[in-house]
Amino acid sequence: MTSRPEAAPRAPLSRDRVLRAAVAPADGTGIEALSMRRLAQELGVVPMALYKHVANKGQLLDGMVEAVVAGIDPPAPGSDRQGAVRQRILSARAALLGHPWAAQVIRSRSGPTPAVLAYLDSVIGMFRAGGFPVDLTHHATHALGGRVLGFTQEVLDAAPDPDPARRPPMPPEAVAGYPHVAEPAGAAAHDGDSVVGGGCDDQFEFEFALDLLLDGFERLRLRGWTSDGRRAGGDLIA
Amino acid sequence: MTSRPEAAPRAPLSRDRVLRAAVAPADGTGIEALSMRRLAQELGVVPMALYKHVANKGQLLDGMVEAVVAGIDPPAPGSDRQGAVRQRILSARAALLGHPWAAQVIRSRSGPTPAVLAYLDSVIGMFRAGGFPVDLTHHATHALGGRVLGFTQEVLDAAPDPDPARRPPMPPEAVAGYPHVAEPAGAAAHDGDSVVGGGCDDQFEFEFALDLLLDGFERLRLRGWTSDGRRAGGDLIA
DNA sequence: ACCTGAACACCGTTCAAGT
DNA sequence: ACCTGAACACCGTTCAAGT
Repeated sequence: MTSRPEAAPRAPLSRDRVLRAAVAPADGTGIEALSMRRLAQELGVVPMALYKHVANKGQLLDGMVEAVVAGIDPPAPGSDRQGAVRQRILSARAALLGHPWAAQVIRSRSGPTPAVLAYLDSVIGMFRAGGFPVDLTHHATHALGGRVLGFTQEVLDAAPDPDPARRPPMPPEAVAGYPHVAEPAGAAAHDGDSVVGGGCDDQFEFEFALDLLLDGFERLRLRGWTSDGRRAGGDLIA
Repeated sequence: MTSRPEAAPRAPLSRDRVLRAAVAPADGTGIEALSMRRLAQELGVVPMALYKHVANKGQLLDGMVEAVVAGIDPPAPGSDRQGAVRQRILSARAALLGHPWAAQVIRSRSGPTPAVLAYLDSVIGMFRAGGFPVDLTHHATHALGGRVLGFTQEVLDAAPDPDPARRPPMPPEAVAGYPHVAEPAGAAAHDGDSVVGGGCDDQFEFEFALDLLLDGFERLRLRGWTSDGRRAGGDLIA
């Protein structure tokens, strides 16, 4: 027996290896069980060693999100515009379904990661390319809310999380390079006191989505819709 | 100078006083800054004293949620059915707007508190009373998602949170006394492998809301809608 | 120059000891 | 019987000391 205790193969510990080692237990036991110390132990390493590859726990979480978001399919080339958006959003949902922590982490971080921004920009671009004006596209994106990223947060579901909520206005330079995200900043800046993000009237966005949904429900009710026919939109309504 | 250091008036410390003392700093500095120890210190009390009034931190959070949800207005008596639902949901939003942590805490706890369940039951009941069949009401409630409780979680907002995500099926006796919540358990239980809650096909609910929204966007686009006209639903569409 | 152990300032909660 | 200090098993991160 040598002097090293029961040394594991000791791979050189890259940032990628750290991230992969973090995602696995988060999927299994949940993020709240993920700590720097535990992660280090799992890698057979002293906690401080992690700080060579991630600046702090926040950057670790960001890196984990990037890894998951990278799994969203690119836009399908040939389909119709609305179908393409639909397909993309369902792909995002599929990518996040195996990582229940991802949605919460995305919301918990103070700003979106580059991959998240790029994905958002791309979805918004699909609306624009489909002939949607800036104004409507902007409200539509807000109306989709969490759905754009592929998750719903139902109240009766058990999803975890603690934290405070500050809303720092989106710094304009953070959005450079994402033209579709930046576009409505000038075009659709409303007034009013409940302004968040880059100058959106959050109350208006809320009511926009609420009214669209309530209106859709009422239309379905009048037509005697039941879920046996499945799909709520499209051919059923148009 | 007496021997007691600078003793504050020393009120007898009830559960209510604990909850009120917890809500205030959560509104101000965020929940992540709220700890049992800090809360105790703020009350001029040893940490253990809190455990006489709340079993643990989880029950403290639940109690804080109950306090906030209690601020939602009761249903308005005379208005039309759709307007009443709309008004109620906007009241819930207003009640939660000053407590940015509430939405996250509600989602983070493993089950809804009685006040949350009662509110949900009441909103569902408003749909039923308005002539909506069980099936459509069920999907509508899911489609409203977080909106039912008055908050949206926009991706670009900075809302915080950590935690894992287990989805324990809704225990049937937990829903006794909330007839409208319990109703679809038998009526609208779908099949499929992505079943959550009390047997809902989460994928179907997701696509239901997604299609309603995409369809609404398309309809607005075809009519050349702009946000100058404000309200997206109602008279504009019907 | 590189790495890391010990330390700091925290947690939620238990539990035995003190009055 | 009541209350509570100390303690336990954790955190994320700093920092000085070791090689």
